Amino acid sequence: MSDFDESDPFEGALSLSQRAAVAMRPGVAPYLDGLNAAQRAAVETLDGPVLMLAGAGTGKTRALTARIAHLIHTGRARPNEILAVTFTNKAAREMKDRVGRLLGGAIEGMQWLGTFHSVCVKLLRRHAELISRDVGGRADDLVENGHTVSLRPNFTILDTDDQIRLMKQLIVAANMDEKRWPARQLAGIIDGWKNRALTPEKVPSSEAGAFNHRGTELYAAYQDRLITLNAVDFGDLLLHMVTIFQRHPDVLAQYQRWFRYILVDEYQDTNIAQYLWLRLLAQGHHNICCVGDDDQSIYGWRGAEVGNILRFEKDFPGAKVVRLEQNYRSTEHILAAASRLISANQGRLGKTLWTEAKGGQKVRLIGHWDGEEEARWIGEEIEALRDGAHGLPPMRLNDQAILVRASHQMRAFEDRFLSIGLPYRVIGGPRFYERLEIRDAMAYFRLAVSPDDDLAFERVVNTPKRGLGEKAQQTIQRVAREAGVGLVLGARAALQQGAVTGKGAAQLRAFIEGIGRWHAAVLDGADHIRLAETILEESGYTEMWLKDKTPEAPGRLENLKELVKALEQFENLQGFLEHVALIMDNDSGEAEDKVSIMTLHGAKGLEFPAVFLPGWEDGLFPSQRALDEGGLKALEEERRLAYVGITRAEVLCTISFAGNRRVYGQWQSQMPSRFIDELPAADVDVLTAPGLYGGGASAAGAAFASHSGYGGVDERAAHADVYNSPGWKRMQAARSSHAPPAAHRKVVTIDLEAMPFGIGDRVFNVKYGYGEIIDAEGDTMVVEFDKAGSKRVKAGFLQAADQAGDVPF
DNA sequence: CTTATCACTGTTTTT
DNA sequence: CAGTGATAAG
Repeated sequence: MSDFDESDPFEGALSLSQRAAVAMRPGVAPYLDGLNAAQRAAVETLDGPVLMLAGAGTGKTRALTARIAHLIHTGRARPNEILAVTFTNKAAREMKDRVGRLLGGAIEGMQWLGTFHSVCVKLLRRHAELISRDVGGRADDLVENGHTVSLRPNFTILDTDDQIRLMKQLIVAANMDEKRWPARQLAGIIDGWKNRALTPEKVPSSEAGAFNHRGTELYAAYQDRLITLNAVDFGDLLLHMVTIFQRHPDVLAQYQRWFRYILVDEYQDTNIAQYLWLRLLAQGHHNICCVGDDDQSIYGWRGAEVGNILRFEKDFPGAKVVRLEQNYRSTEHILAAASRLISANQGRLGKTLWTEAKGGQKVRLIGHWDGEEEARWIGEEIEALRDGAHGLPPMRLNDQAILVRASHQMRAFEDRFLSIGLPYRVIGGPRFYERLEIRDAMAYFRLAVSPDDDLAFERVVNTPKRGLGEKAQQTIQRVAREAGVGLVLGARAALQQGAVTGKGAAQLRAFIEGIGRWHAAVLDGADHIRLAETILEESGYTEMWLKDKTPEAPGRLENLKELVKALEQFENLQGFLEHVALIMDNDSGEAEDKVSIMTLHGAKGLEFPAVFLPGWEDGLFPSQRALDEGGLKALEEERRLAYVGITRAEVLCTISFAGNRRVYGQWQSQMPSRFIDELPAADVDVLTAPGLYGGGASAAGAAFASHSGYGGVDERAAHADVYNSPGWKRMQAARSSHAPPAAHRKVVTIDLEAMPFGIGDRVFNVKYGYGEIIDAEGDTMVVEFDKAGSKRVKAGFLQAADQAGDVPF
């Protein structure tokens, strides 16, 4: 405990009188200026539990930061006695900046303002030893057979890749078929348990059937393995801290005393582990202020519990509930549309947002023939808005965003914008640190910092190719295991024993020597930038990409350069690795003027003057998969997602859908999203020509007959009564019939599934034309097409040849 | 052991 | 359709 710096929570807690003495000058508190009554209440109610229900755009960050400023200003707490947690690094950064601005200076002391994960890492590094492998009560021994039995403070944080690889190994070791029981699935299950703060022994027996009845067993094995490797995964950061707090009341008590005030952002997104963690910490004083909006809870799929926010008053009796309902972001119609939509959800805490910004543009709704046309139209709109259209002042591209449900939707826009030269930026796309070459390079750095990082070793032993295939790697693993040492030492031993031979041997030796050299350099405190370059050079990694002639190679080299450049901001490699493990968001600078393309999830907390919401089609949004898995609950979450989307818009919100879309390469006709029905007609301008509805030749053909010519916004008045059009009504009627909604979309499929095909039948397929069935496996037919040759096709996509005339295409 | 070809599978959403 | 993983050939 000697390395404690001034930020150390145990160090120099001030007495109350001292606290008062450091309080800033009394008198005016500038951070209170301009707050409305509700915000003020949220800021000034310092003691006891507070729940701030903050609707979209109601100035919650403002209130939250003012509250922190107030705590500090009044001397209630020093900056580092305040625990403030957010979900994203971006939110944490913004909060830090704003508090700094409010208090007119740096707030270096706010050590405990960060994401759940980053705060937990800090805590866990201090108490790592309290997490040990279950070795029959001998947890006091830190080393067993050369392997650590407890976590050490310098543990590494695994990325998803490592996690999956590790689990795969365990699955194979358990003699399970890794194809039937994919590691991804196991990872999902384990993640779910961790989100619920369940250690292996706590997993309820009702879930013993998980993963072929081996779930808990594999979970336990995985946890053991992680500790052996001195590693944790993301879920562990919280899980371990909850475990420590539960098992070591003395440790918990220290933090309960230290963190005098707790603030939580986006409380509706907390999972059970986070909830327990918070509750444990707040147990003593109950000075906890949670900010959230149940209507914006969109992370249920990854374990978030809306229940946490709904239950707050029960958890913390006497809680003061403050509602922020005045919206400062959007105009009247946008707000009205969002409010109406979300009112379809049950079990809300309920808020009534209002705004002083009357008038403005209605929410616009437009249908398109297909996804490409949608992208084309939106591209043109964006350009029009840039030049000033619809009576709105010109908007920069930075002021406009396209928010999609699923990231694959982004592609159509990228393609289109690329071809018309419209600058765009994809937010939350493939993240920098998740790229192959970056991860490889990082694995090398990890080895340099800690040569016993076996996962890093595995990742790059044979990258670039060193002639060390599966067999050689297995030998190394075996030798290492037998000797009870890590892979680097195992490899060395294997070489000495002559267990690895051939040309791989020499290269392996060079590789190991390299690791030794690099590690020595790290220990010597060598210049880390130079070292990083040396490593990439000596390992042959750079050369590997130089020799690679695939089109992406130059980009990868570019990324590597960028990586090395990023090192400049850090003292050493360790610090860098630590940073990277937790920074999952990439902030592409806002310097250039570009349209943003991102998912709805990624858009939470952001706002744009103009927002486009494409792809509002049943099955896509709401997502069929979510519905299948989560039923009504999931539908409501999808609806909240829609709510989040609309409320991102300040002055112009445009919703669109396409009648046809390519899914897995197959064309599919789409029904407009049921959420479209839920929008209030009075606040919506329908730009779609009425003829588009019901234009199809059959029920399935609710496929919307196309008209690409109508495209002008000026025509909108003429179509304003589309809600009364026969087509719209027919659509509504179809929707409210008793059949499950999905049935509409899949009429063709369902009809045909009922129709048995036999070998030798003549069939028709939209894409391949006519053919004859020559074989069948379940619902997959092998068809010899007249023109396209032999293909495997799902029966749902086939029709009997004599009925092909009825195909609604 | 590496490389090429082929089949299969999957698509939410992320710290 | 595209990216991945398995299998066969060099």
